[in-house]
Amino acid sequence: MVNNLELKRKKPLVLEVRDELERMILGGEVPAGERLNEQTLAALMGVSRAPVREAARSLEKDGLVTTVANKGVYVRKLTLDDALELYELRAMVFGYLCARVAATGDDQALADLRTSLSRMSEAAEREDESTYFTENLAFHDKIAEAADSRRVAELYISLCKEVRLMRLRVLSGPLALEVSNQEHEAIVRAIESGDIKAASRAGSQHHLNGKQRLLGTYSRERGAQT
Amino acid sequence: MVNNLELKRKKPLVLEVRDELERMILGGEVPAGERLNEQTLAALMGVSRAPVREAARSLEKDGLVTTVANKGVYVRKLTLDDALELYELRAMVFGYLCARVAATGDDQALADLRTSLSRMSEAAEREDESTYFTENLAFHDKIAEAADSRRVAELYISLCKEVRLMRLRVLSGPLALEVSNQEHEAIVRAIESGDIKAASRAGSQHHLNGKQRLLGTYSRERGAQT
DNA sequence: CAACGAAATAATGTTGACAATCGACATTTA
DNA sequence: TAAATGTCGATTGTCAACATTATTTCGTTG
Repeated sequence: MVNNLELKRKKPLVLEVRDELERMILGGEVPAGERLNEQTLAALMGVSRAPVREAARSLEKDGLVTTVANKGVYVRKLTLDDALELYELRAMVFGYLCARVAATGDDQALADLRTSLSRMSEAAEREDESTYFTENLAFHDKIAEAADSRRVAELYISLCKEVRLMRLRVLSGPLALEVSNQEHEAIVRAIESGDIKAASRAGSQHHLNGKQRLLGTYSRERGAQT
Repeated sequence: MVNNLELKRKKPLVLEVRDELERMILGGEVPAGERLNEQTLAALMGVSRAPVREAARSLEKDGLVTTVANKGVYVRKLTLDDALELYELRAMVFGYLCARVAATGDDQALADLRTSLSRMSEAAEREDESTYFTENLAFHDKIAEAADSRRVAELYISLCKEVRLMRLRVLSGPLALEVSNQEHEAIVRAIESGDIKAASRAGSQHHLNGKQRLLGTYSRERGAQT
């Protein structure tokens, strides 16, 4: 299927290509470790190699691919250790962001977070994992934005994408959604109360719990195999 | 066989350009906010625009420049708030790295850190700020490397470069060097003792103190102006 | 005289062509 | 046979030319 994206290009061409590649990678269309062939992709998208090159460099900025000189760019392959480190780093950064939101105390942002919470709660009740997944991303993005710290927010969003390279559904099953959203609730409560330390802790703990869930998934898989 | 032939110096062209641009920016040859003209730089270095473009994108990855679509790349200009946030983020990340080094307990790495310490101590006594500056960078790089966490180490080194955009010499005066190195000593001691929590605290505190020194510099400048 | 707008200018964005490089396979040689 | 070397194909790296976009200039108009 040739995706010709020259229908209407309001956005810069590089961004179109970038988003398409990101979608392909995070969506699992191209497996981890696979090399991204410049001219193949360029032909596939109906553009020249330069935008593809630049898009690949942009993806490298987010840690989704790694570039090897004179060989090409490869979809990053995460080891379990890599993933665990990412979870810890992300937990720290998210804690920082939550603390900042608690410190600023933007009412509008808090209201938005509340609506996100209720949407996720609905999705959890309906056991609608897909919607929950989307709303979950939006919730975290909102906190990153409300923290009013562009640099750190970018880092956090980047880390979240990076983690998704593992392509693991740690959020599966109705119980997991419920537990996850209770943690979100705790985060928002801490932020509302203006307790900076508590917000930091709640934010960190949320992703650290995710790390434990990841470990649980792995040990279960190992147990099933052996 | 150790092949010290000059042929090995043939680095990829884009890296040459990248390093040169980085040197110009961190060295202050091009002021913050200045636009980097692609063809001017290309002509200056005797290459075409493509490597310059790619080098600029690489610098964006480290936060040294910002790219505006259809306008160009600009040397990043840090506000005081930006810098303070960077200091906090860097403190967190460095704390994490120190904790990891303490957890792994690599003897060789510890020995290297000790030699770094003594070199800095000598430089401090001689009030040789230039040497201290260089050794200080090396010390922090060694910790980043010893933490055996490539992704986080890259982030940390990137953050250090980013901070240097401010072009502030917070490490000036013999007293500052002495104090700074005492903090280094505390970090190494915590790592040696294998106390993870203490190592994390010592590492974080080191950069948080740097943040306070930065604030002191600014208030002093303000006081002098008014 | 101010304000608007269109042409001129200069920069980035994009393209296709060419050169340099790497890995694989074939060939030679001890 | 096995190691070393030479050749070939494929891919990335680099280049100069062209297209598009933003800015500046300058003339026209109310």
